[in-house]
Amino acid sequence: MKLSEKNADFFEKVYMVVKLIPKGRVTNYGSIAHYLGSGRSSRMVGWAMNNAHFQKDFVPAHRVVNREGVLTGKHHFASPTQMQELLEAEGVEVLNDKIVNFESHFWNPAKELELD
DNA sequence: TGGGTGACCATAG
DNA sequence: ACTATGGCCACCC
Repeated sequence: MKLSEKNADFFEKVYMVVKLIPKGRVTNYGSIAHYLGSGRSSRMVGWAMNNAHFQKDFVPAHRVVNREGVLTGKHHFASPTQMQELLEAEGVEVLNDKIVNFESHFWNPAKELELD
C-alpha cells in the first residue's frame, strides 16, 4: 500500500479523530470527512479505516459506522463479530448489525472538538 | 485512457 | 418511505 504525502496527512488526521472518540460513543464517516474540511469525501475515510490496521497504534474503528448507525465495516475486522462485541463491551447496544439509540451515542467531532 | 469499485452522503422525485 | 443519480477521490485492472 503506497501513500502519497497528501494521503498520509489525511490518514493521520482521520486516525487522530478516531482515537479521540470517547469510549461508548460512535461517529460516522461523513462527520469525520466534514470535520477534516470535506476536501475529501466520506469514501476516503472508509478507505483510511481499511488501512487502519497498518497503524502501530490501535485505532478504534469499531466506533465508526455509517450515517445510519449500521456496522458496515464489520466484515473488515478480524472476525465478523469483533466489531459488535467491542461496541457491546463499551456499553453500546447493537441489534442486527445496527446501533440501538444511535443518536444518543453519536459523537460529532466538528462540534465536540471545536467547542471543547 | 477509461471503466469499475468502495467500511459514504446528499438531494430529487 | 424508497429508488435513482451525482459527487467524492483513490485504487486496481
